[in-house]
Amino acid sequence: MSRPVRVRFAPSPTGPLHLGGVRTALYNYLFARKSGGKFILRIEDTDQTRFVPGAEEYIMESLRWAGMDLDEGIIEGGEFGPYRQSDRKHLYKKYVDQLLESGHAYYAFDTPEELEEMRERLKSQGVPNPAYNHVTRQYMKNSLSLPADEVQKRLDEGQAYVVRIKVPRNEEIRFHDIIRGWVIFNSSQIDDKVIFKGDGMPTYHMANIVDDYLMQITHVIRGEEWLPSTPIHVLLYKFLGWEEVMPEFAHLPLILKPDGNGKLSKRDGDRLGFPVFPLNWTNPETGEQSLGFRERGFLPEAFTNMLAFLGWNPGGTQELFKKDELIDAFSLERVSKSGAKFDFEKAKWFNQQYIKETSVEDLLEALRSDFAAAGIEKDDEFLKKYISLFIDRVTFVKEFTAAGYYIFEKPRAYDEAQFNKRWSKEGIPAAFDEIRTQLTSVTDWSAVNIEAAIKEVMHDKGFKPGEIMPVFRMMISGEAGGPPLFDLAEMIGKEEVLQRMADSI
RNA sequence: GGCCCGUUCGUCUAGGGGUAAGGACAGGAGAUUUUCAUUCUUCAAACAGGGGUUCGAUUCCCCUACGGGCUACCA
Repeated sequence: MSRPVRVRFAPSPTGPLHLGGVRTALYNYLFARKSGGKFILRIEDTDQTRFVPGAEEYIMESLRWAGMDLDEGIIEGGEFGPYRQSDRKHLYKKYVDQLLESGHAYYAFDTPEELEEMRERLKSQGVPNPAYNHVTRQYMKNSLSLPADEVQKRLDEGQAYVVRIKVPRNEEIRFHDIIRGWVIFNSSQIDDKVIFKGDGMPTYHMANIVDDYLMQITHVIRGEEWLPSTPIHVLLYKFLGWEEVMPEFAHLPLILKPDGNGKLSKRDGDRLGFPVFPLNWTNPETGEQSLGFRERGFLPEAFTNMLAFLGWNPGGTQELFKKDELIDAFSLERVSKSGAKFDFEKAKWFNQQYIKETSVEDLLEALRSDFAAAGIEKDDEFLKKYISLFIDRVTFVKEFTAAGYYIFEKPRAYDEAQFNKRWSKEGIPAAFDEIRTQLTSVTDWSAVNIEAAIKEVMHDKGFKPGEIMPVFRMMISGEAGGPPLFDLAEMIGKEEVLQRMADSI
């Protein structure tokens, strides 16, 4: 039985998307496009207490920026909507009731205090893992332990309740994971999870299964943190009679801290100085700002290429993959099982590679606002030449304007020590006097003519390039390194070059 | 603690019963360049440990160690 592929990215709008979340979305997207299926965004906001304003928009904007176009979603619509779980609230009760009627779920009236007390008591008795399960449920207040009329009375009185799944005792639950193979759990280790909360909302487990069923999802591609709750989901599919359309599972490895142990977190980014979110994010409560990959200067294609390779590899030695190539090469079977430590240096390398492959025209368009912000007003030809001079020297787009700032304004600093050391050499000041007069008489101010003028003096006076050029470079740019000198001089302009030479003596 | 998942150079990884264990990032050296960057050449760098199975294990199995995840009326 083969159904058309439908996958979903199902984040909770509790804050900005982190790297792992974006990668989960990316693998879903790649898989959908590769198999000609649909890529769906479903917002899982069943926990109303964790709602964060702006998070939903942030998620969608992130996907858009990274080039993951949606087939169905809260903006795009689709025939399986609505795509926000809070808007689907009315859909879930029916299935909860079905479970209740078939005896696979039950009402539980225990208060948080009673639950806490149970756990504490068990713990003090040496029970390693206190849980609401097939043994403890006998002693708690629920429709399995209470007489039927008592249960009815509580319900009629409108007493608060939750619905729990009745997990069978000592049953082997096995499921196939595309990445990990067969995974086996024993039901005795699983507790009677709440599937329907006191506030009338389903929990993740219930909503997720119902929606995946209703939306005809064929593959569940999600983070490894969901692996332990998958047996609950398998049980739910079985109890609801949906086994034959249960999706296939693929649990992705986690993205880890570059140093030390554990999952990559926002703290690591702050501490080590790199973004962990795709876009800038401002915490609406604290006003705290977080840097995004976009704002850090990453090209979306470089970002997705880098991210795709964090935990996946097509097998060859090629690492630079355009979006279409990524789609073509992608397969879940080649996703690795172990977590990957995030390496910002490698991420930078990817970006640099993509900058080098971007045309000067495209770069110019991307940089227009940067140039404007820096107060740089030059014609396109000039700007394109500038970009081509620095394209091999930057790793981020936003570094362009600062990289050669001295072309547009006077150098802000000189390396005096370096300069004086070279300047003090016998005959150098005299040579530069000559160079200045030569340069003054250059009428057609072009790189080749500047070069000819300087080289003439250099040869006449018997100096080597290494004695003249660095001095000239420092005079006009203030720096010891940079793009080809004569092109630089041409761009800075005759008058300004002569002025800077005079100033620096 | 319990359950589940994992473990190849510092990092991301390829490979797979017999290999010189390959590539990339980062690092070292060199070439090119006035310089920086780029580019090129080159060096160093790994199968967690112990048992099996086998003629032969890095590869298959088991154990240990280590790492990670989960263990809520959160997702």
